[in-house]
Amino acid sequence: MAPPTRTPRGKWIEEGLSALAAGGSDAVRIESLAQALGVSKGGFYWHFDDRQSLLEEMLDAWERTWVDEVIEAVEAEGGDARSRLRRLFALASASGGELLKIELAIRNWARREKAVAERLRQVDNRRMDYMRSLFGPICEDDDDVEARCLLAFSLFIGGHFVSADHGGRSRAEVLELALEWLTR
Amino acid sequence: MAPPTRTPRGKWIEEGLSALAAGGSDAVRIESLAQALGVSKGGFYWHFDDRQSLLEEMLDAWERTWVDEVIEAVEAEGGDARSRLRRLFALASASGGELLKIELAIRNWARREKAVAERLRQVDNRRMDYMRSLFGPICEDDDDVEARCLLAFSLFIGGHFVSADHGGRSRAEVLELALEWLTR
DNA sequence: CTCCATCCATACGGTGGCGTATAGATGGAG
DNA sequence: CTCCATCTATACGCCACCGTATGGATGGAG
Repeated sequence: MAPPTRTPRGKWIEEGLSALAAGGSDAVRIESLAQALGVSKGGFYWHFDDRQSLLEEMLDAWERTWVDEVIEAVEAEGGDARSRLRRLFALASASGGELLKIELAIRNWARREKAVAERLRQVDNRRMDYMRSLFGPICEDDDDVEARCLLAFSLFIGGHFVSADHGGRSRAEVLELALEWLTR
Repeated sequence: MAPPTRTPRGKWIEEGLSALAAGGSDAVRIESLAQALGVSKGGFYWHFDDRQSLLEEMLDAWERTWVDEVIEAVEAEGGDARSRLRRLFALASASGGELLKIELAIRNWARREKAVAERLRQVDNRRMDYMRSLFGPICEDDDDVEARCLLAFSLFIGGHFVSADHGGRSRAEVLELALEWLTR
């Protein structure tokens, strides 16, 4: 059973996420995915009902392999709040930035599609909860926790949408400074 | 001279920015702009060479009426750094969020188009300079200034890409808390 | 070898968008 | 009133993409 499929469901989803990363949700055209896979679109419609189905499954895949895995990876190594945060930042930017690009594309996508927005909200809430657990021990009160969590989250996300220079410093250096300041 | 034009250049640019705000750069389709203006696309190609020209002029318009005007408006009322920052945040979110949406769409656009990225970089640098002048007096050293500027900028931008809840608090309240904390 | 599930190629009709061409409409200058 | 600059409508050819239909390939099960 399960004979060796040529380009199975997963391949289309993978390629779709890649296109999403490169050009946003508007760029996942099923005919160009087919071309990228060296295949005609014939097989696509055997796996999926339509383009919409693919988009939804892409979100499923992202949600499954992203939030949990990253948090687990961060927790696995232990350390104090600051080093975990640093690890969280580093890990999220890994994989040659591919995962990060997907993330940013989804965030932008969510501004237009309600269903995407709802999914993102759930994911963000889980991440925020995790961050609260990191900031909790080093903050004075709940207001403090909430403010710093939002700042950290915004720094991580917004940093990639802000393209200013920093004099002699590199962006990474300033990010480190900001993180230092946040966890003081 | 300058006879009363029916739907002049500016109208197309305006409508273009509106489409940009609503659906991103991919959504500024010149035929739908024409429909929104109650006109056929015939006149468009009298004003502009092609779609690319419109996009460029949209960026021109945005740059002209945005950065300078906001900074001037913030400066006009005076006050200390914190109140100026608060005013900066408030003003940028005004106009029913239209200007903000344009801003976010352009930021996303810049991730794909090099020319847009370069323009945005110049704009962001000017804004950062302005922020440095606000944070300078209340910070200890240059590292401090740079970290807080990036945090503030990221908070402003990133906050709109982060869709988490904050328990009993509203986003505006947490934003206020974060701003308070940044200007301490 | 045969058969069937799985996957692929090709062709098709439809839609929407781009840019061009061409022929108006409209209103102020003279 | 006439003329010209300024705009507009319409029609066209082209291309990219969607989703469908139909007839293969291909390879393991029997």
